[in-house]
Amino acid sequence: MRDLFEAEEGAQMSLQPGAVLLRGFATVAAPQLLGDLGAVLAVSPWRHLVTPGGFRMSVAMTNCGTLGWLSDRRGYRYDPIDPDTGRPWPALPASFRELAATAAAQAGFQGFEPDACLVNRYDPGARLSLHQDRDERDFRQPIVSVSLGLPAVFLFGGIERAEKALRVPLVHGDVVVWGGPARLSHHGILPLKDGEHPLTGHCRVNLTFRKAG
DNA sequence: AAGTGTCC
DNA sequence: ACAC
Repeated sequence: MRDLFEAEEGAQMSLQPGAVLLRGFATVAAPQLLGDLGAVLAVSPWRHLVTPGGFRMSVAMTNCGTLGWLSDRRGYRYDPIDPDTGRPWPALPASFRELAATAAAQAGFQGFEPDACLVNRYDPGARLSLHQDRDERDFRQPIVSVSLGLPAVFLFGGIERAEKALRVPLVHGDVVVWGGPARLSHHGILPLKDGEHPLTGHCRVNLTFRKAG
């Protein structure tokens, strides 16, 4: 298997059955995606959510689409209303929808029409511990994850949390798609190393597309 | 429990 | 790495 550190832009690599890394798939679209993200943030700004255990998440989040992912003391859920504004989440920008659908199709998942995009901002030191995306209604639909800005180490494990996770270096423009047998795989991000990226500055932005409803 | 603390 |  080709070493993930040396994968060429445009390469498509299997991480496990049902999970694929599309190296650099979003590089050309990145400036458009980040510009459209600015309009999303003008409506629903970054915020740090709290876990059911009462801990503040190190990753700053917002959402766009008809449903947004939330965490608070009551648990995890999707909600059509941004609790910080009392208004619906901003619509999915066309650039977001198109990128998600084409990446999913490239990975073998035709007809992906996401209704939710969770947007994560990782500042230096921010991380996301190993977890499953299991708050969606239909696990037949894949997850599409777009990396922008600073590089990060993506952890990709198995259905069972105890399985050893693969460490996948992700750079600006990379897209990871997982579904089918990998849909409930555990995944996470190691603490972000500081650096500077011409398009995002000292942070990494991740767009995670789901069909939640 | 999408985090934190502790131990090797 | 693992317990909580």
